[in-house]
Amino acid sequence: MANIHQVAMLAGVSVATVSRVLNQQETVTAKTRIKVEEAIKKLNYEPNLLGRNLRTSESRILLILIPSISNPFYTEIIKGIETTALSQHYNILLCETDSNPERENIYYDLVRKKMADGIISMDPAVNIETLIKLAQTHSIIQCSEYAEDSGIPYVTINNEEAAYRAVKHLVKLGHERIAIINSDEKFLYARQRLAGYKRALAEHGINPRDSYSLYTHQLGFDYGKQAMKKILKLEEKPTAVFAVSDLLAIGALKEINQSGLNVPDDIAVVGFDNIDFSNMTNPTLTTISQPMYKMGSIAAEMLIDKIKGKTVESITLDHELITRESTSG
Amino acid sequence: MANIHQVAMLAGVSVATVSRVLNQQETVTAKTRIKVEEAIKKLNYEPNLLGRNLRTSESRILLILIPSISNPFYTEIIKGIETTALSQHYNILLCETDSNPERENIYYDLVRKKMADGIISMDPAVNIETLIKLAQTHSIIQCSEYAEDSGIPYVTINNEEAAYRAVKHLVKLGHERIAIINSDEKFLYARQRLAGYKRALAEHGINPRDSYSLYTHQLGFDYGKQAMKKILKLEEKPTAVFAVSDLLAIGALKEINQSGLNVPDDIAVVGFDNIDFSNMTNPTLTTISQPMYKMGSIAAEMLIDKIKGKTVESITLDHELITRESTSG
DNA sequence: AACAGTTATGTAATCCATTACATTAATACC
DNA sequence: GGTATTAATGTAATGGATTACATAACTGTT
Repeated sequence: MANIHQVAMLAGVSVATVSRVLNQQETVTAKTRIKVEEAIKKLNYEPNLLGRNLRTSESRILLILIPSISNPFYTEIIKGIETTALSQHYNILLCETDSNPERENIYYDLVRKKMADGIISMDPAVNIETLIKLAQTHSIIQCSEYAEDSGIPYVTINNEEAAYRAVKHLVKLGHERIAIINSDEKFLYARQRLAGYKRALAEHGINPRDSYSLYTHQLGFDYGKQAMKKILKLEEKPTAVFAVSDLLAIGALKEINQSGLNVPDDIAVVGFDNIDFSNMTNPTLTTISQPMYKMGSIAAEMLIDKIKGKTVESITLDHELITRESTSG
Repeated sequence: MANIHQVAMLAGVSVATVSRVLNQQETVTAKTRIKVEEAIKKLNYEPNLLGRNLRTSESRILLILIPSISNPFYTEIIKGIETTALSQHYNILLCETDSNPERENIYYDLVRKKMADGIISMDPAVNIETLIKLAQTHSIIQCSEYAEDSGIPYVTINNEEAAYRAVKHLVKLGHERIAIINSDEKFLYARQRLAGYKRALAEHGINPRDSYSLYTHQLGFDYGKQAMKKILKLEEKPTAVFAVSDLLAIGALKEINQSGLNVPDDIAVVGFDNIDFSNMTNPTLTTISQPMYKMGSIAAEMLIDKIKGKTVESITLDHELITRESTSG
């Protein structure tokens, strides 16, 4: 495999000139450029990025930390990240952390060791102290889940308000016994969405009952199903359920269906995220739409700006309530 | 940020010795090693991978080409790839090609330019000539979709046999009017699955009807829905549908449900892949289970072996018929 | 103590491209 | 034509590690 020296030799110029041609600098004569380009073609030369990146101290690789690639919520964000990254000549290295600190550390090392230029973290279970420390020396953005006052810029939505709207929608439909399937309260979004849920209830003089607050370990389908199973065992069942993720909601939906009850007639269901599948279920799912693609795209832009040394501000994006069959008759 | 020279200086040794400590070579005295390790700690030194990789001519990055990250079939494979890659100190760079040759080329350049050590391609729409040419100089494995006699090693399942079993299952249940929702016949897997479908019919003396063969552009939900819409307009509707992907099947399911018909009583449905969602639908989906995680894991192993210069053989993995509600009453 | 044989450490080349600075060539102007 | 500018090209240092080969420091033996 040819290197820049051989190209220079064949073209009868110096390596500097070849490099200039490679980097589209304007100070090269047309005829010199042509000579060089011919040599490049003849030798089938491809510049070695390891050499270039070593010299310029960049890798043009962005690290994406997600807890699980199985959740379509994240894959949609990734699409946004990738498209934006690509347009600025960055590539994305995918890291499914499984919320496992060891795995996370392997990936942190990549940025410490200059193999990645920055990180977009979407893992709610991330060890935030480690992340904050790393952020002092490297470029990091949080996406979706974030830590307040950590100094790490983030892009997210207003979770409290979104949950408020979702639950308010149920209240308006006449529901008073509304359960929530939440995830672990150690996560900020879980606390925020719970707050929104409670605010909507309070506003209409409904007292939240403890038995209507369910917590799951993860956001998956099975967890939603299990939670719903518990709910269905209650003496006085709720007439509506708000789940903090579509996967949970779809699990709940399935459990309700299997128990012979009907959605939305017996129990209405609202989800959160608006993943593609929320429109494929039977019945389709009412949910809060997060601008996932945009979130990813903005996160990528923020990160690239940060890498370039600009100061970046955190952003809160709009959400939207999508009304579908699971709440309307 | 410190480099190996500064560490050597502080420890009072040469860079070679530091490098030896870094790479766990046994020829270093205990006391020298300790001196070096202390210097490393004191300076907070992290070896620069760009430097190392330039020297050793490797990047320890594997490229994963998938058509769409939205299809859970691929994300499950990716899990297998990532876990195996990680265990061998490789990282994965994710490339959603959207079956767009331009995008694909951007990523090919990464391996041409030494920023990636090899490629696992899962894109059925890949330009196979380009891939074959690239495979002459670089390590490439195909996963799931492949090209016969291309010389590129692959890991896949027996598509013909799998489709045969799926359709045979329907025949055994008494169905005679069985439609197939296939994807474009330019894909090998589409031709193979069609062949399996036809073989199962032929074996029971059923003549395939043209009106029962539908083709879609992509494997998504909407495409399945559209195809099913056409099927439902037929004079003589089929009593069963075999879709070559779960997403298509779920789309079909939705369309049948919406039309007021019942699955499986009016029309039975069989999918292909066994993605997680196939068990979340209502009714749950009978499908062919592909060993996605294992496929990914093996593909990664094959690729790493190939990178190391070993010769690798193509592998065909087992599949399984998963019977669920969409075919049984 | 002297020498051979090991073992540990050091020196310097190498991987490949970028770029500050030096030099040469080309153009402008009197 | 000769000098002053400007534009094009070249030289060589640089980024940070690895490693073949050279050398120094031991260990063991007589």
